[in-house]
Amino acid sequence: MPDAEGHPEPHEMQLGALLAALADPQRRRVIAELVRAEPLTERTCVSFGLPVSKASLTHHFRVLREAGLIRQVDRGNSRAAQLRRDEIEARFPGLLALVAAEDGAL
Amino acid sequence: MPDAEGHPEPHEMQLGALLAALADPQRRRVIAELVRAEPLTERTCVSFGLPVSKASLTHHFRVLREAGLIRQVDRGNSRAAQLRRDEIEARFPGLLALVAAEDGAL
DNA sequence: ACAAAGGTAAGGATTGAACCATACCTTCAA
DNA sequence: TTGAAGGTATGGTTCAATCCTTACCTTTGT
Repeated sequence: MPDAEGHPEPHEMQLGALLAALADPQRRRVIAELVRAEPLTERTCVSFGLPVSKASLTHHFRVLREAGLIRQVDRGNSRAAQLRRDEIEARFPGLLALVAAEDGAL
Repeated sequence: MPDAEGHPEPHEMQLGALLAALADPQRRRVIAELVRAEPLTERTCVSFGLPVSKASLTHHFRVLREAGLIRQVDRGNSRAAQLRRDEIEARFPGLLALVAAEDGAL
């Protein structure tokens, strides 16, 4: 079962949920940036500069979190988003590479 | 530009469209069967036995076709669906393997 | 104590996906 | 030519995603 924040265990990750999460260009852009960044990079939601309201930000990051793509950890003042790189790569090898390889024409 | 039947050229294939097409479990099932089949296998829409009406079948196969996953060729009496395996693999390596590797719990 | 920053929740509008039933077209076979 | 099979188009419904505005909570810094 997913934990209280909605993070699924690796074996609970569903390919359909991952693909649905990555079908959205803005969410894909977030993941692409994290894949290209340093392995343990932590970013806040707003730091990606998506052209949507705060409420929509929450929605998009929840989709990413519940699909298992990112982990959101409490940092007191804010919540840091971190790519679950190794867990995803172990379960769905090559998926992140596809997103990272997409040209910047998002 | 896509041809008259809506088949995109390989360089026109959009990762977002492919992911959106594969986010649906029934469409993913079609692709998974084609990936596991012989390389040049041709199947009709109805041969997959999806539990939907004929109208919905047309819809699903159009999504697959316009994303670039399958090629539908006129066979007079019917239209044969064929996986565009090599073209997809060249442009998005590993994508088909992810779908094929999904366990049969669709 | 207070305001600002980061984030969430609730309410509501809009859009598109998915679905079905029905009707129609084309081709093959009887 | 008549019927069946495979597909498509049309019309209409239902449901979920996306988006916004507004309001609220928590933590940090003053």
